[in-house]
Amino acid sequence: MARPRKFDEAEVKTALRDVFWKHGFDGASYADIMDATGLNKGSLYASFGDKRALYQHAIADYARAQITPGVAMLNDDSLLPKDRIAGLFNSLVKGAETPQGRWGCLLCNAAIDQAPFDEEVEKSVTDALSRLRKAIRACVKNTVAEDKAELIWMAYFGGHVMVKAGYSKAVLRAHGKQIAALFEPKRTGLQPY
Amino acid sequence: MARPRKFDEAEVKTALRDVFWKHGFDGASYADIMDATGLNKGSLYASFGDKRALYQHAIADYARAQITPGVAMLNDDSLLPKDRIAGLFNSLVKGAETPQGRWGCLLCNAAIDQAPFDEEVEKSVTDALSRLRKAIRACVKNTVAEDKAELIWMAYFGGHVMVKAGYSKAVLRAHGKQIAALFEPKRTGLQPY
DNA sequence: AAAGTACTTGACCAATCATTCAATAAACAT
DNA sequence: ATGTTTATTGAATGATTGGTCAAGTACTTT
Repeated sequence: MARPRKFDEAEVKTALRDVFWKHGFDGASYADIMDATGLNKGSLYASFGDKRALYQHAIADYARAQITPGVAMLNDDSLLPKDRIAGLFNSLVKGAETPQGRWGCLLCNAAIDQAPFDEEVEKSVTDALSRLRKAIRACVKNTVAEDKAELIWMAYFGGHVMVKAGYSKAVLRAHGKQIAALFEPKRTGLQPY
Repeated sequence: MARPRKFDEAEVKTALRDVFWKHGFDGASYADIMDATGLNKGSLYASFGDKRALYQHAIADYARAQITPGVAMLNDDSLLPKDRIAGLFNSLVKGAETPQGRWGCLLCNAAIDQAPFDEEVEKSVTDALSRLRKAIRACVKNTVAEDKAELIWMAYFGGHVMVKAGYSKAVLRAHGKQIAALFEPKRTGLQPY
């Protein structure tokens, strides 16, 4: 044995997640990363690898902390499907009120500015997004909204775009209400098509 | 009068739009910009201002070339509302087949990597997004989908995220079908909620 | 033709970027 | 204690960043 690490690995990964979540890959400099993690460049390289590797750790931590709980909620059959879906969108609105308010969704952010240029990022992102997609499909299965799973999925990530664009919580809430209405009986007296 | 400009302003703006569309703000270096426009740094600064100003020109050109036609189609009352909405999503799938396939939507991209840090970008982006939102609301008004306008709007931009994430056209087409189904009579025999 | 004006060019700048590495420090095994 | 191993540090690296500017060029007006 030899000298042990001075830092807590989980804490550092969380710090990495936050700094990339907030600033994006290009936007996060080593100055930011060192500040956020409390680690020196050399330690970061020795422990985790180069900047792209740090980014992958950030994505993994985001999936662990944000996507996995979301999937669990969508699978929680002690709740009505419509309430699980509503919970997903409530978490979006709630997130907009936290200090991370304008950070959006790290997976969306990564999809947009890194996935087209980095196959490994693309894989990590689509894997995590697809887990949520699958959970939504399973959740709405056999409900009146079962043919709208894709729509709900897309709208969820569209909502994250709107958060980053700066739309108010009021707009997001209106959005959530329309999602909830997918489970309600159809209104009559209006023309189809 | 004095020496006239050697370049065509519209062409340069289109080139600016494309280079920022493809690479993002941080991702586009002056080397890329000079290459795309054929202009020298000095000329760019003299004619348009600094990099942020170039980016604003790019956003404006994108809105002119992509959003305005989309809004016009949504307002075209020679088509059924459902077909106008379908057209919007078809353009998304079609876009994924062009050379700009993985470029996504410049407004989404700007929303995610610049809007939170630049008020002027935020304003340009929300203005353009809101024009589309308003057009969608007007389009579905008095149809059976009128209470789903927000949803359609969010899903449209969510779709652009999926394009960037690398999802196939097949997934996007499934998405478009579910949008179209919003205008169909509701299926029976499934449980609400 | 001469003068004036605006555009274009490419060298130049300081700052910042991600990355490397030799030196130092700290822990365990003997 | 001593030696071995690993973690940490901070200075140095070369490349690249966005931005500036004086010099040269091309056009119009007189």
